[in-house]
Amino acid sequence: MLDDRKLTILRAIVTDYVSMREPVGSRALVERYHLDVSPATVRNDMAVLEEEGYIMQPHTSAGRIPTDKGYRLFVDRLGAVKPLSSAERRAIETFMAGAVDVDDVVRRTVRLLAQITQQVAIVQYPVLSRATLRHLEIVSLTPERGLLILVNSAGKVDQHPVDLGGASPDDIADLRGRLVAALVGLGPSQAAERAATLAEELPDGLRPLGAVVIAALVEVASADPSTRVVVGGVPNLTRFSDQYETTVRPVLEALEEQVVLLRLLGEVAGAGDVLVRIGHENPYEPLHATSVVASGYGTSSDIWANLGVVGPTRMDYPSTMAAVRAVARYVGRFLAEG
Amino acid sequence: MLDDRKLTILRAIVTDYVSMREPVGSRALVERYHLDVSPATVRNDMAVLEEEGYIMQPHTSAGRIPTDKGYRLFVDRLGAVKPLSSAERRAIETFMAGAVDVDDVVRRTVRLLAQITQQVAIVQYPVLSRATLRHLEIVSLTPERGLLILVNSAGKVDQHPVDLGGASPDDIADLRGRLVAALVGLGPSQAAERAATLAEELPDGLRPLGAVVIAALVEVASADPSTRVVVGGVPNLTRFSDQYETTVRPVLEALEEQVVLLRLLGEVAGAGDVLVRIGHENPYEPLHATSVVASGYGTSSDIWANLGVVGPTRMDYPSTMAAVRAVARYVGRFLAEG
DNA sequence: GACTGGCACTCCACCACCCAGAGTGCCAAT
DNA sequence: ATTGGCACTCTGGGTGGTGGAGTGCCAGTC
Repeated sequence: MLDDRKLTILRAIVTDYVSMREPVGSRALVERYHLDVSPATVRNDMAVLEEEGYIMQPHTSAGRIPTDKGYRLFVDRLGAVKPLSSAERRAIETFMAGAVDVDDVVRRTVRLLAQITQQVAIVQYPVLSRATLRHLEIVSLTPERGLLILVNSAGKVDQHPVDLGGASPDDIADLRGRLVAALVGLGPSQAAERAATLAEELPDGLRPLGAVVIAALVEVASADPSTRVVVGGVPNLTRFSDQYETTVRPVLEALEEQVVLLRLLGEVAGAGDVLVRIGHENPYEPLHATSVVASGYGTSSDIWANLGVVGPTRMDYPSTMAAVRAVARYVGRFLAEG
Repeated sequence: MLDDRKLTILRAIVTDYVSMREPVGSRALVERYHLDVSPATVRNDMAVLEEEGYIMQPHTSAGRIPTDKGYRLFVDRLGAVKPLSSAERRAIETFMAGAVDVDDVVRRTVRLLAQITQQVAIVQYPVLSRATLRHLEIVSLTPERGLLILVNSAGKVDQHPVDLGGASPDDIADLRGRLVAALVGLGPSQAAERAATLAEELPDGLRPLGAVVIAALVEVASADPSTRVVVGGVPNLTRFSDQYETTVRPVLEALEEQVVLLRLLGEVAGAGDVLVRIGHENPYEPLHATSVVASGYGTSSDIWANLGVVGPTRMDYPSTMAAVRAVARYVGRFLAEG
């Protein structure tokens, strides 16, 4: 159905349209891409490509632009992977060097990704599924108000306010001791489970306090950190001010909705696999004129989350995909080394 | 120089231009604002106002629009304070109810402010200057890597990674004991000071470890939390897509620069005082077509930071100022109650 | 049968032009 | 001081014409 030349033509159309930002006609095509055929031949092929739904004309006497289906074919079969420039490699190194904690890593990653791709970047907080509880503390601020503090083996510190109800320091210390003995070394879900049973084993005197603290603990332990998402590079949207209604506005709106962002990144297969969602393939309707390039990051299933970028469907897929993949790999390794 | 009628006319021009978004002419003015004079009279007055630099014409034969100087006079002397609607009052209550910690308060505040004003909102993290150190912990994750954790009386938890260098648990506990004894109850600056002297009093065996931990401690204690800033309501920029180059793009760019944001909010006089910076009054040149409405928030000098909104100079100052003030007060009280 | 040159056709982008309408400034009259 | 009248200016929208880019189709060639 689609012979080599037609594919070459489609590739040229995508490439040209992405860089020139204008519908591309048959003459320009043969000139700029050294096709050794006449414009008429190209026109015939374009007619077929259009019939098959890979390209379209904005209006009768204009050149062609790729459809979502055209981009899809390009991404799947035609895009040569563009290796990162050495400047980009260096950027990755410099950006990440000296990150102190997970927050910092995420912040730097999002800036990095935005800078390299010149798009809007989105990074999900990593899930530390293999991390275990390392330390547990109950700090009283006033006789009434206290703070439950949990530290896991990956160095993540969680906190949750608790109502101490005027409990005595001894009781608090007692409860803490029991919790530490029972829970340290457990993963989040086991810890939550074990804590629940522990609540019933407490002596009567500790019951009310225990209930409050354990409720807080369960809440913290079962909160999924990957529901947190950080965004950067929003000013890059400026480059698409010609597509205000179709790109800028919808992206801005999507960015304030954590849920939408998570759905956009979601369902990434595995680390190294870059997922591309083009136009209508997006699960979120207002973004049907934009594409998402995302990837999982992490190491050996220990740390896991997604990151990616959003931009107009008319984007440089090979470069963007290469950048997303490179950053995902680097961050994964970086987190693994601690 | 400017009699009552001229001021009334200026007020009418500002009001009308803000709501209609179009230059306003003499006829429309007398009709819509029941001025009991003829358009010709209004024209004469407008000529004076223009001469004085309060209004201008985009071109001959267009109506007048206010200049920055005109808005300034309006804000200083003409704007009647618009009380919040009951819906807005309720919004404030509902939004803030159930905030669990400082992070949460800040997040909710920024959303609230963005929602009420329909502008881009900026909230600085509160400085807890009177807060004292309540708890200090050194948690070891691996023999090499550890975490210094500080909790202050306001319930803020700080963390900083430390290089344990394989120190023994006993040494760590010993060091911790000394630090707790010396520092708990002190404010951040005192704690940093005291810790520095303590470093020199340590027995030789604890010296290396002590140096590392105290360095981390000083860094955390002297970090100014108010340098952190949270932004919300970015999609509201969508309402000004007609002023893409002058408003949308510069604001987007400013939003990614923490430093710029801090300068924008900076120099607020005191709680309750709402600061308005109009157009060229802004210290950041690209935002010379936008205005900033900001206020300090906090209580009795204990908690202190700024919040505000950014929007086009053509904004509803009375409402915006009322909203910013109300939110600042409410959040201040809310934080005070804990 | 695949490719090509030629040709008629279509449609957009651009320009010039005109005109109504809104708004002004000025002036003489009240 | 205020006003009605008037001549003037400028914008914005609508109209019509034109050049050019690009197409589809067809008959001819290799």
